[in-house]
Amino acid sequence: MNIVLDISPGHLDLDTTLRCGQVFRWTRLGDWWFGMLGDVMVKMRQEKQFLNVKTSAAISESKLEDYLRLDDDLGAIIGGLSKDRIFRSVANQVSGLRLLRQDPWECLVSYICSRNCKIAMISRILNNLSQKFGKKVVWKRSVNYCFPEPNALCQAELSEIASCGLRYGKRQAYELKQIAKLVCEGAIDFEILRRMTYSETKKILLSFDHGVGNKVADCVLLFSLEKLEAFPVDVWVGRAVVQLYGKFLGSEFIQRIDRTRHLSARDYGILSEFGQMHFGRYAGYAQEYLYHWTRLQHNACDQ
DNA sequence: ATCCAGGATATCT
DNA sequence: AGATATCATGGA
Repeated sequence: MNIVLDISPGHLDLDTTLRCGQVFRWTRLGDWWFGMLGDVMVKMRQEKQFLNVKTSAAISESKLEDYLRLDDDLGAIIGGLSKDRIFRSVANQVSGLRLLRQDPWECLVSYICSRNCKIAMISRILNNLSQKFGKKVVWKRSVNYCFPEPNALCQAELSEIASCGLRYGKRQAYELKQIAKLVCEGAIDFEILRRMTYSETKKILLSFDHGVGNKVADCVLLFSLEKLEAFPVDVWVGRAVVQLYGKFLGSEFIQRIDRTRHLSARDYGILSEFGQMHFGRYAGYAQEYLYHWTRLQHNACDQ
């Protein structure tokens, strides 16, 4: 199947959007990006304001627009955030980065696996999990794997899950299995979570108690549960906020952050709430721009 | 060899 | 509450 989407000029940079580290299972081969949307293999490439998409099976155009969040008016969102002149200089160096509307189950698993890992390693883990537990899809000369269904992880042995290269071995495999079980039992219903407020949903995510802390919860909220006011803070975002907005945070805070390797719960809260207060309902977009910008500064995007 | 990466959690004081 | 130890991969 063949689809061509007409994007407003400057409102999509596909390379940046797929490579910036919000999502982990797209790979670029030649001019084309390959990935999976559900059980459909998708390849796409951008030619200026046109997005050329080919799929292994029928897929609705609206599904694609939904995934790319084309309902977000990027110009208006970034324009609004750029009333802050510090952010404006960041946005001038990162154009066409869009948040994606990810599948919540895949997003939750992805970020549980992400802790203390580099992006390349997260991709490797998720591809291993998919290859081992996901459905194989063959399309012309390409082979890819669906993301594992919750049921597949429910039934798996811990050692099998851990063998996919998880950073924390069987302990993390256990976390994934427990989360999968909650989804299978219906104790986690993403459609309900999607409709609740940020703080209600976050409280529930944190109550799972299986590898979901502040950072993982905020990523899932932002990238898959429609909470654009979420402001996840990792090492990079922490650095960016301290560097650019340190004057708002106080010198004793800056000194404390400087000395510690990992963010304490308290300092996570201070940074994340600063982001939410300062940037408002599109704080999540601001966060992603800051994240990508500071990684560009440090030449970390190709790692 | 040492350091670091989209951290969470149990166990101290 | 807040600091600390543990979990234990793989690339630079």
